[in-house]
Amino acid sequence: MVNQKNKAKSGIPPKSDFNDWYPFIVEASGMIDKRYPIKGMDVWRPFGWKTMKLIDSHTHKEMEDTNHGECNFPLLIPEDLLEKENRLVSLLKRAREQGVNPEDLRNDEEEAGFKKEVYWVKHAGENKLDIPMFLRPTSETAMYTMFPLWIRSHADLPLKIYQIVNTFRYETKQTRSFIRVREIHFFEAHTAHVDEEDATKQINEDLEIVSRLMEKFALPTIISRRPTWDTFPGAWYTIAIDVIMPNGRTLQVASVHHYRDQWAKAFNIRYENIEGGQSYVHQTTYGMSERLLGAIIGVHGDDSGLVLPPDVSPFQIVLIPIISKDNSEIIMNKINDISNKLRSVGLRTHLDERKIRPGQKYYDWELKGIPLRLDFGGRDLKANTIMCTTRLGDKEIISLDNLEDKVIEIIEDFKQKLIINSKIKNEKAIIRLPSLEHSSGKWKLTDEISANKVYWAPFEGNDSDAEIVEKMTSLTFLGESLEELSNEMECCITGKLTKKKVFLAKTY
RNA sequence: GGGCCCGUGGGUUAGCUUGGUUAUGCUCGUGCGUUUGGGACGCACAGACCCCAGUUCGAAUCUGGGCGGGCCCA
Repeated sequence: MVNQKNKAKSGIPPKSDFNDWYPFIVEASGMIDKRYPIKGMDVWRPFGWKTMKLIDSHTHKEMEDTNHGECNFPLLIPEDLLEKENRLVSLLKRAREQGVNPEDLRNDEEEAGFKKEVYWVKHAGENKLDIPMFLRPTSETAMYTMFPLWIRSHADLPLKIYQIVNTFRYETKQTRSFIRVREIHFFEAHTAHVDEEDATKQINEDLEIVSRLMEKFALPTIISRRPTWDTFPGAWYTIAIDVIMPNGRTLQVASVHHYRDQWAKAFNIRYENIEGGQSYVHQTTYGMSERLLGAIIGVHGDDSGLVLPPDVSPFQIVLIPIISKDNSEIIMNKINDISNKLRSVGLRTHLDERKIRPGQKYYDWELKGIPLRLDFGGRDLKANTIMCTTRLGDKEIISLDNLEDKVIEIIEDFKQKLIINSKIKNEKAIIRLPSLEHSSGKWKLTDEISANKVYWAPFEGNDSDAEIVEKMTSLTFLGESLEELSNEMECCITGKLTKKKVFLAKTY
């Protein structure tokens, strides 16, 4: 009863209604303000921006540790450069199309390349521009225009750069904060290598980086090689990293592309090799965005609000003074000391001095997902203790002696708990696809597809086989797992024995 | 691309069918006072009918258009 009343007051929809919960929570927690009058362009408020910056800080560190240089390319790209890219893409598409069964073809919508989904700048002041410019939807074109100027010999390779910038896509579909937006907070790493093998090593390094980052964010992932028909035509292959959201839809949070030398040929990126001849470079890219934040919110949050992993939470600890008329000064002095102590060991600590009742502060900080709350009042003052409550509901009274060590320990436990909880949820969410039967010329599922699951199946078929499965299940092929099945199994549609394992899901 | 729905203080919402007094409630905000170990209370204050045109003595309400937003299907 009390609970219901509280919920009514907070107005938070239950997380089981994820489609209501998510948009409410991102706004109520103070991450963003959706009221800016352009669809898909939200205002980042300080709390949300700080969280994103912390996510970025881990990316920056990984990049520095792996010898990528940070750079910053212009936002505007002249239209004539896009032509190069479009020619490449349509060329590759045609080649790809000829390599496969023509009747298996899909995706005829990309004829115009990026043209339809970019924002254009066609005027400057009073004048119409001779060559219009567009806002980057990604930076291949801008960067690969410069690469030939920077790469002369094998000694210049590998070239490894990255940037975290805003990119723009004119989305016509429904937008969702952090999940589908028109102004994207984008991370992109671009590398150039002497040969395919060296580029492949880069792909592996990228996957190691992904795995370290996801551990920091306590996000379990599905890593798969995207099906050919769903791969950006400029890429030789794409490895995608997906996270399962609570409604069972998967969210692609990162992708790694191996370009081979396809772009190099289009942009004429060559180097003088050891033998003195000219060779094309082999390239890779690695991309991520604020979808990481969307995934963190979706995976960890609960009915009371956000739950943030300590590595990305703007504050790891919030301190609440519990004062009464006669002890306010001494409590405030002591809690300031405690705050300084915690800060001095590098813990992001916030002292909540607002003149409102403690209960209201508890609700506020729960909504914001701060991992640890420490309450200090008259009782604690006498006992030399402090009340410690984690965002997962664990409470204990701890001593002020060795406070810093104990708090660090609790935060580490909290993080491990998040990792374990989300891993369990993830494992439960992935189940085997019901088997398929072929009778009287029609395919049929032996069991229903549930709305909030991700499926796996053994698969050894072609594009049109995949299309049959997709149509029948109304799921999308995420791709082929990088890990093989331990034993050969019958392909779900052709019946061939295979170790290939594919994932299928409803996607964002 | 096709279809459906909705625009009322910062948020949420009533009123619209059947046009008519000062546009309702909750929440948030401001001020004063009493409070402070899980959303305190009292009093006072502030704040809204998306835009344009039409019908009408009179429009939040009816009609048309625009803009904005949401949802479903391909």
